[in-house]
Amino acid sequence: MSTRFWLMKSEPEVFSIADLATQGRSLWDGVRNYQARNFMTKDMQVGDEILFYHSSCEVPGVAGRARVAAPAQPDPSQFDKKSPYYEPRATKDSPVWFCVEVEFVSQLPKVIPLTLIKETSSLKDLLLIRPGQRLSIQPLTEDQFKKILGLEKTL
DNA sequence: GCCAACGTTGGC
DNA sequence: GCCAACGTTGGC
Repeated sequence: MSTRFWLMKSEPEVFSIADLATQGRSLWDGVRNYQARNFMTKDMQVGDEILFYHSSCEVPGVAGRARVAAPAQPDPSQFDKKSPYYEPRATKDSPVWFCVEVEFVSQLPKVIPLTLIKETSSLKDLLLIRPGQRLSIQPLTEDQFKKILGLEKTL
């Protein structure tokens, strides 16, 4: 089975790589976009490599690494009426939203900033840096995954 | 806080 | 099924 590569965005004020380091594992709940959901339910496999991206913060960029720890399961937050992620259409028999579980791999000593990724010509095809690209889960090629992590030594 | 880009909703 | 209005994302 070939291991594959993803970039997953999170606002660090909501859930950061440090939070994942503390918890060890976490459900990647709250995804409410069909394309992102379909990546989790159809394409992700246990063991896939993840770049953990911090968005909407002082230094947006790749903050660490994680790995898919468990396949997609119904997102519990859709059943919680008090949650901002509550989904009235969802029932236990027919859930609408799903989430994989991820496990902590490492926290980078310094965030690899989006600005640096944008300056790297060999990464110009990266989905992340396409204007208006808001998808919170994006597939990466192995080459892109390695190139982004390789930027760490230039910081 | 602004705003462009994008996704979703809902009237028709 | 169209499309205008609205809400969200996320960099700056």
